[in-house]
Amino acid sequence: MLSKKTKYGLKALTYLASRPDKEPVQIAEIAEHENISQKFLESILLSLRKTGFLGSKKGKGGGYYLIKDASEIPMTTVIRVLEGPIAMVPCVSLNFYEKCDDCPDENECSVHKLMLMVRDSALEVYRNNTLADILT
Amino acid sequence: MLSKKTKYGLKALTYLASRPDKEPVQIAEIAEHENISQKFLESILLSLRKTGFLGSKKGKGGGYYLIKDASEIPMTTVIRVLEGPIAMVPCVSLNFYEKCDDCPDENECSVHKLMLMVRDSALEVYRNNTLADILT
DNA sequence: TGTTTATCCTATTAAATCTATAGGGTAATT
DNA sequence: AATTACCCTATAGATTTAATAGGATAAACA
Repeated sequence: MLSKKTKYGLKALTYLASRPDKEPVQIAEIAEHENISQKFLESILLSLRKTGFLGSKKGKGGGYYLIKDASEIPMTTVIRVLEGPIAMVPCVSLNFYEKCDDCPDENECSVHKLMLMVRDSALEVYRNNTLADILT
Repeated sequence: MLSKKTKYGLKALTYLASRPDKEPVQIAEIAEHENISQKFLESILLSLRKTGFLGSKKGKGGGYYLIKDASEIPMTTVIRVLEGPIAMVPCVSLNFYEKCDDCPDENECSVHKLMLMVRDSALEVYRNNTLADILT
C-alpha cells in the first residue's frame, strides 16, 4: 500500500509542476488545494527539499518551488525518496538490498523469483515516466 | 512491502507443489523446512484451506495438500487472498475499490494515473504466472 | 528597527497494522 | 483409549504510519 506521505508528496510535486510560473508557493496553499494536513505536508516538503527536488524561500512571498523541469524528474527517484524501496522484498531490491533471515539460497526461492519479475515491471513504469508525464 | 504472511504462504504453497506425490504434509515439516514459526504458519495454512487452495487431513498421517494442480493456481488469486489488493491505492483497485477522501476527481489525479500503470504492470506478471511457474 | 510572514526542525503521541503466541478443542488413526 | 495433528479464538508485543505540538530561524517590508 502506498503511504500517505508518498501520495501527498506526489500531489504536491504535481501541483507545483502544473503552475504556469516557477514562483514560490506557500505550504498552506498546497495543503488547502490538495486536502492535506498542513503540518504533515510541511515535513514532506522539507524532505523533498533536502533530497534536491525542491527549493524554498522564507519570509513574505516565500514558499516552495521546483528546482528542475518536471520532465527531468523520473518517478524512480521520487518513489525511492518518498516511499523507499520499489521492490516488495529486500532481497530483490537494487538500492536497498538485504538478505533474508530465512532462505539459505535466493536462487532456490520462489518468492524471490516472483518478486523479481514484479520489481522489474514496476521499475519499467517508473523509469518511463517523469513528473511531467503524470500531469493531467 | 510484502507481508510475512504472504511470503510464508507462498513458500508453503511452493513446498507442497514441489512434492512428488500429493500426500498430506505436516505443518511442522513445512515450518522447519522453510524456517517459519509453526503457530504462525498454522493460521496461514488455515486461511489457505478456507479459501480453497488446500485440503487437510487430521490425525496421524495427516497434514495439508494442494487441491488443484500447481499450474491451475494463478498468482493473482494467491496474492489477493494472502496480501489483499494488488493495487497500491484503493482508487485503482479492481477487487477492493474505494474512493479517496481527498481527491474530488480521479481523472484529474496524478497519483491515480501513475498507480493505474503500476497496477497494470503488476497484474500482468501475476496473471502470467501460476504456482507451477515459480517453482525453482 | 520592529513586526509580520513563512519556512525550518525536533520531539512526541495516537492510531493502525503486522507478527507471533497462548491455550485449548476436534477429528482421525492405531 | 491413547496418540497425533489439524482447528479456532483471543490476545499481546512490536513496528510503522500519520499527525500534532511548539517553538527557532530567516526574509520582507513599513
